[in-house]
Order: sequence, then C-alpha cells, then structure tokens
Amino acid sequence: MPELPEVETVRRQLQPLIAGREIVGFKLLPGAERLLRGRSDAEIDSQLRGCAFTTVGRRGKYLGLNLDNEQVVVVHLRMTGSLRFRPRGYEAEPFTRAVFDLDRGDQLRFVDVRKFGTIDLVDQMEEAMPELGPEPLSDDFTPEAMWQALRGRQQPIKAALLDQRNIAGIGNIYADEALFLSRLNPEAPAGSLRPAERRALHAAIQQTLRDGVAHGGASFRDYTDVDGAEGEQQYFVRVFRRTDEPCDDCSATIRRIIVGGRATHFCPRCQPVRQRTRTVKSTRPPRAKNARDTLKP
DNA sequence: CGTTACCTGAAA
DNA sequence: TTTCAGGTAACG
Repeated sequence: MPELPEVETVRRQLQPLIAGREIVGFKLLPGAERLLRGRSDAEIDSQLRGCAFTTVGRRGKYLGLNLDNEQVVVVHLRMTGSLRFRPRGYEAEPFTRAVFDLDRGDQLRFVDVRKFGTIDLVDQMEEAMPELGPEPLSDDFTPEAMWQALRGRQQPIKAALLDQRNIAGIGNIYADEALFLSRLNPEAPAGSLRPAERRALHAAIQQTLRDGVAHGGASFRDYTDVDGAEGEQQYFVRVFRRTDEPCDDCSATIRRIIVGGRATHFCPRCQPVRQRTRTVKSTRPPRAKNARDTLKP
C-alpha cells in the first residue's frame, strides 16, 4: 500500500515519537514468522533490548529506524503494513504482527493484514534492501538522472516507473498520477520519450510525490499513519481509481487497463498514444535506432 | 519481458 | 462466489 509519500509521512511522525526511547522487549505474534525472514524474535529481542532509537531515515519505500548501538531496524510495509505508536494501556489491535515494547509501557506496533511486510536488523540499511534507483525528491534527481534510468528501455513507461531499480519510491498511485500530469500514455515505451516529455515527466513525478507528502499520503484502503489516522491525498487524485469518471481537464471518460500486471488509470484524450512521426515509404524493414539509445549503460 | 505466488479481508 | 488490492521476488 504505502509508496514514498506514505512512508515519508510515517518517517516524519515516527522520529519525534521514538527518538531517545529505550526498547525493553520485542516480540512476534503467532503466525507472523515470515516477517523476520526466518530469524527468531528471541534473537531480535536479545539484540534490541536496552538499545534506544535515535533518528528515522527513509530510502525509497524502506524505513530505517536507527539505534544508538549503530544498528538499524529496516522496515518495509509492502501492501498492508503499518507502524502504530501506542501509549501504555492502549487497546490491542487486530492483525498486530510484532511489538516493540518501549520504556514507560508505550509500544511501537507493526500491524499488517496480509503479512507481506518485513523487519530486518542490520548494521547498514543497504544490507536489507536490493539496489535501488535514485531518490526522486533528492537534489541529484535531475531530468538527466531520470533519463539515465529510463533510456534504452522498451518496457511501458508505467512499468518502468514501478521498477524500484530505476527510481525508488514510486508505486501504483503516483505512477498513474505522474503520467496523467505529464500527459504521457502509460504504454509508451520508456526509452521513447522526447526531451520535452522527459522534462514534463520529471516535473510531474516530483510534483505528485510532494503533493502526496503534503497531504499526509493516500488512504484508499489500508494505509494509516502512526496514530491510525488516514491521509488526505485520495481526495486529490486525478485518475487513480477513478475509472469511468470524467477527466477533470477534458471530461473524457477515465479508463482502466492493465500495464505491467498492474491496474492502470488514465485519460485517453489527455494521454493519447503518440503518433509515429516517420511515415513508412517502403516495405524495407526500418533501420535500427541509434545504438547509443538502445544500449544499457 | 509478462505472469504467478505470497496472504487475507473487503467489495462486487 | 468471485474479484481485487498503495509491493516485490521468483518464475518461464
């Protein structure tokens, strides 16, 4: 469920709540063994006990809860995970899979209906993550950096945006929204974007992610913040899960198709399939494209 | 590259 | 009863 804006919202809320707080215990609830990828909660508990949280970082959709012993708890919420900070005596919640017991009786709970989420304890955050593309809201995410990640790819631009090795943190909501804002057809080959389209996409990615953060993330189904409250971004989406509604900009009917195995929402009038610029003059097969543009760096 | 599996509950 | 879901790894 949570994409970059949702995870960033959690990061911002969590840090002041847990910074300086000591962990007095960690436990896994029955049936949630996969959460730790095979490690036992007894092992994690013994390592965490007596440590205190310091800062909270984020890379893509991963959260890094830093500890004062230089280790880091890396959390991925996947589809339905959420972290809840709850004061002493707060009622139990369904689908709680793991609990960090803190000093003064407060708890940090990992709640996750579908049990896809993960928690790792490592020395460096990178140890718990695959290779990820650039952070789309960082200073070094320039239009050139974006193009470096997408050039030469034949896959649909929608699929390329969802691939965390290209750009980190974009998921299904914000991919559809960024493509709508930049007026790009989701099925256009990623490597086919022209310079003006690249600039538009780059700006749209940053705008849609920043809007998402500003509205505290999108709660379509399961996402909640550390207090269990919903975000507001679902009220501002232009196409996502608005199938058959009229487009805000042109009133054409928003369509839903499957791209890269994921539901994809777009306006067929605002985001048309781009016409080929070259006209076919003979039956001779077309020449190969510029080799530089088809080679992966 | 697209498809399937991982899980479980809500909505159609 | 069937379909669908803010994600990703492992398939073929």
